[in-house]
Amino acid sequence: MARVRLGVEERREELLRAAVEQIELRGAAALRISDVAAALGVSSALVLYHFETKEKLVAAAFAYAADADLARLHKLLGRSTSAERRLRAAVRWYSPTGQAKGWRLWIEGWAVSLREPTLREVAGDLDRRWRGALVEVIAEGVAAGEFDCPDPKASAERLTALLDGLAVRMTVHPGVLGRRAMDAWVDEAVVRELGLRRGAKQETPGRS
Amino acid sequence: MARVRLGVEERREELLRAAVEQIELRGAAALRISDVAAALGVSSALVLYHFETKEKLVAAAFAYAADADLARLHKLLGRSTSAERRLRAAVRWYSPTGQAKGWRLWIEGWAVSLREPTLREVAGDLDRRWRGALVEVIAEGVAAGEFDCPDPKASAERLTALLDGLAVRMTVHPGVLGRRAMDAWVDEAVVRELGLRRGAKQETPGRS
DNA sequence: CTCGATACTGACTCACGATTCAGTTGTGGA
DNA sequence: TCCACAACTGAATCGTGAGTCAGTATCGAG
Repeated sequence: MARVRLGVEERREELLRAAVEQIELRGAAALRISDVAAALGVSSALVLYHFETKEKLVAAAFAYAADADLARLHKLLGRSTSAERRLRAAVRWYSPTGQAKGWRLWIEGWAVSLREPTLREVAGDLDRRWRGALVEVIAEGVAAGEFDCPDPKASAERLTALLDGLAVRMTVHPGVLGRRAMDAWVDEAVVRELGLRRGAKQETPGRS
Repeated sequence: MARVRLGVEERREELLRAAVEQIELRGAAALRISDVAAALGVSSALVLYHFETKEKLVAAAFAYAADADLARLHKLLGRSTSAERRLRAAVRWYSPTGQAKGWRLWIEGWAVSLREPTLREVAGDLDRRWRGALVEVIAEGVAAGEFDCPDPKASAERLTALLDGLAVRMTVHPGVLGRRAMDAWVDEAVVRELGLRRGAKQETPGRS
């Protein structure tokens, strides 16, 4: 097997990617070291060579995924356009209708966080940073006169909660909610929270 | 052990209750038959005598919990008061600030549902019935002229999503969100979705 | 070229936890 | 009172998968 010898970093990343994939597929508890190894055509022992323990592997995998998500987010928020455009891009990505393949992983992550403090830390951090970034764009939008939002922190919180809730439903029970409706609702919430005037592209039910 | 011989139903219920407890404690994957048995002071073999398989036990446990939740809900909604009062009681109970000890279980349940069709069925059913019941009260309220809500189904959907999202945060990262704020937000959403006039008890930020 | 560090492997060990089974005992009906 | 059955147990079995270990092969530095 494994004709190629890799540097520690490369191998670790490969392994983490494979681990994330397996966790999405089978769940963190049912993760088998041998599956991760097999996915890359290497020996199980190699996995343990890089991560001493299955637990450590899982923790590292979640942390890796969190970092990736955060990086992606900052890329979206870093562009130089209006705060609204950036905010919407971020929301669209976070939305379960956007190709956020990550949702399975984070639902799994929540469950694990319920009893593994390490993971709770990771998940909490991701959460915190996410919301922090949101708050920041909103604040920028307010400063630029784009938004009318008295409490960016609260708005971010409510928006995130709504998105999380919808995402769970979309992910766990796919096909029950139409993307059409979902997108409209999210848009509606964004408009409401940011005090935007313009109606959505979709025919948003005209609640004041 | 087990001085007492019980009828099938009694024993099954005891076992299911214990199983639910263990799942909340350790998670569905880490559930050990022997723990469930030990919790009741009976032999592991007995557990398998009533539920042939660990999987079946877990499935039954979730179904049992779902039934209990539904029963509770119907009790709340069955009272004879205004639709608003009943609706609020239900929401208060479902809210993570209410003593919904069940949230850990259902977060776990979502994760398991990601790959066990049986459980997805159970969870989906609970979800469906929950929302159905909500829609019903809302419709009643509309009929009685209490609410102004053009689309009860959509309102129920949005409300549930918000509650789910908040609940996850409260449950996974306890102490991050103040109940005070949470309750205010939920109230705000209820008022908005149902077209109620009266402001919340809390000082709801005055978005129109 | 060659040596030491480092990536990597195959073949264990080992514990654990689900499931099985051959009984044992309590119970309700005749 | 006795029996048949249902509830229940203790002691196996048995598969599985994490973690260990004694190497092997490759690479870069000198």
